Amino acid sequence: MNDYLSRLNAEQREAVETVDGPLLVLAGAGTGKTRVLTTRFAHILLTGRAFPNQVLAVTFTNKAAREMRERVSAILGRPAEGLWLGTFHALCARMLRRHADLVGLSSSFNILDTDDQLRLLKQVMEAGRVDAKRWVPQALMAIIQRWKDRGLTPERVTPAEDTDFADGKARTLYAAYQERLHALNAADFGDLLLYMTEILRGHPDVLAQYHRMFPYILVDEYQDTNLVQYLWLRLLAQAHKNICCVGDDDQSIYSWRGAEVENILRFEKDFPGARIIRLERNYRSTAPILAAASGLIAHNEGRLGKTLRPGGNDADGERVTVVSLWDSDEEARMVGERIESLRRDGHALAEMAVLMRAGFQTRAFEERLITLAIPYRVVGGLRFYERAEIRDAIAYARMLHQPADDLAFERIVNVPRRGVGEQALRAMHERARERQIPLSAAALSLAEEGALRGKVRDAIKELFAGFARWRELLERDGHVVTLATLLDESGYTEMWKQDKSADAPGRLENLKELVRAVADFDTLAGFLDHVSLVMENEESAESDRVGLMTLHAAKGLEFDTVFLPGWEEGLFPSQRTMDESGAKGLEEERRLAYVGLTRARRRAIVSHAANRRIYANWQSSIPSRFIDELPDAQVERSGSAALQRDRMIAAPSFGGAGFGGQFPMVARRPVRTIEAWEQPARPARADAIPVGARVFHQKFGYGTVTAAEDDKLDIAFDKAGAKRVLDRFVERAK
DNA sequence: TCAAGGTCTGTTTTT
DNA sequence: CAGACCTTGA
Repeated sequence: MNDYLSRLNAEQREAVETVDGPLLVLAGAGTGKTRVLTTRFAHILLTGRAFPNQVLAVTFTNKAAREMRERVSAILGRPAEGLWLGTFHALCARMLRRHADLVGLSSSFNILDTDDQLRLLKQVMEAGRVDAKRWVPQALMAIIQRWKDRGLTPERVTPAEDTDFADGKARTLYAAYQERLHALNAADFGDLLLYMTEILRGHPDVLAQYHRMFPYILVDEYQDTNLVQYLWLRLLAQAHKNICCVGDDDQSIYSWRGAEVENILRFEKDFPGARIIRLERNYRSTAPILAAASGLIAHNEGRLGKTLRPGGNDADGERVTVVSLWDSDEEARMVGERIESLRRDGHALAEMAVLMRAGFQTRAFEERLITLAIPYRVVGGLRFYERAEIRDAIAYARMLHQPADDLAFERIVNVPRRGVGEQALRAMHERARERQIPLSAAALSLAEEGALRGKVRDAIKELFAGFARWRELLERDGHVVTLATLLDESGYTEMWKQDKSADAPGRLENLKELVRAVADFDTLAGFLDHVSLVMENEESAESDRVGLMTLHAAKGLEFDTVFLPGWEEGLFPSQRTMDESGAKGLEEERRLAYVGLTRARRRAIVSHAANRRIYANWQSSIPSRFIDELPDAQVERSGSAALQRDRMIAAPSFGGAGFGGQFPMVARRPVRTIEAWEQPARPARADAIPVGARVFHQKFGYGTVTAAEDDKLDIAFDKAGAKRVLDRFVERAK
């Protein structure tokens, strides 16, 4: 019966069973953090301490929330329903809908995403006569976000806080922005937390209500919380103090996004008598990998102190490999070859990943893997609801739901093209301001008065006739049918059908997927909430593919084999981070390296290249200091770094704007290695592909060759449209 | 209004 | 180099 407890080690069990009172669990990488959290959740329920809806469980990502829900259900042996389990934002949105009036919103408020925010800010800046060329709106957005991260409403921002943006106008602009949001009955992501915290601070009755509702609180990834999130949690936990936070200060890699590791240190102060339990037994990685990671992170100061120890399996395992290479091409080749050889030995591709510092680095590996015909998946990138077509479709849906949604109206009024340009839009804005009416109403009145010219007027009238029809349809046939009809009748689907670009078919697919997804919701409103807070990219089929992703995206994942390329000064640690955040920045970079290494179960291959192509030209770089910080005993170095160093010294060097101009630039074009000379750059192919041939490309699919020049082929792809690609990236189709 | 050409600028990302 | 963004000209 206590079966679920028997699967835990002593510390884990303690963390699960210490149910009452504040508890901080410092869980090192791979020490069973999620297991503790989910088991604890289930334990609280199974011991009858609380009903499922009395535990507030908070995560950062939807993925983590989903996972937790599944695992709790698994322990309970039945689907866990009625839980308050979700991201900070989703939970706050849910709460805020009940108290929206307390902050001057109606409960049907819209949640704006980054795109809407930015457009709104631009308008606010324009109205405030701030030159958008001198001061980029993005910078203001970042400032406002940081303020919100710290729980600062415009009134709480002191003049001293007001940075030098637009000569100290940021605070005023922030206030104006909030006013606009109110006028639109909208909140941005930051507002969800900011408002809820304000409400809990200012309304003891509401606070007391939540204290009764949630006798238990669980928090995942605590090291990533920012100040408002912390304040929100503290308010909610204040009465009963049954709060359990799980985190790892060594894996704090989001300070640039407002996260404050200090929240971990503060925990004991705010909750006197808090228990602290350390989970240090790692069940994921081999001893050498753990030792290497520990040795590296030991270079950081101000840690809470944790040492990962091998959990079960004995101390064997391959040492961490450090490979020195001449240039980035060689690095990509090395990684490709090793993946191939592991694959030959029967290792699954899905158990391998290439983790890098920045997104642009994926490209080199993508190209290499395409030539080797190794399937891969790029993790990250655009999320589903960030795609233009999805955002457009959602804007249409929002107009249906709330005709006064100015931002949605502005987005779709000329998509597809209706001839509504800058001028017409300006007239609408003017009218809307004059009469204090929504933009759409202004547009309609202008059209009816004939203030808009023929074509534009007809188009606007037709659009409104459409919306009238679709709203009727919504009443009668429900939201699924309506959305599909709307997309067709508005000409939106047609627009993409006419579009000849390569991604148009994919976009149409996405739109279909969207309509399918709407069917999962009872109401349009429910769907709209989901879409702005939760909707993610459905990962295509669980097929066997190598993962390519940033180190940030890799957090929380694990693989048998992990490749860590690009460990060079300037790139990793990133020069920019060090310039901006100094010693603190460097420590965060080191934690990122630690996160990377601890993703590996059995093998970690670190590499660096002496020369790398950045933008147009070649630059040389020296190995990352993190490589030197790996304990020698755990590391096997290969690729004759010494030789590389000699060459770098021998090469003519000149200063220049490199990575911050710090590093000696060596050869503009690297001297090729002997190995590279032996391999002709372009292997002459006897089987040159003739014009008219049917070919297959890993990324673009099937197509027909329309022209050939040297090794470049012009191909009309069936799905992806016309492209020019190198012949070695395609194979002839049978 | 819109397509074509020119300039600029290059982290990390969730909600 | 390559994508994003903006200005320009029709």
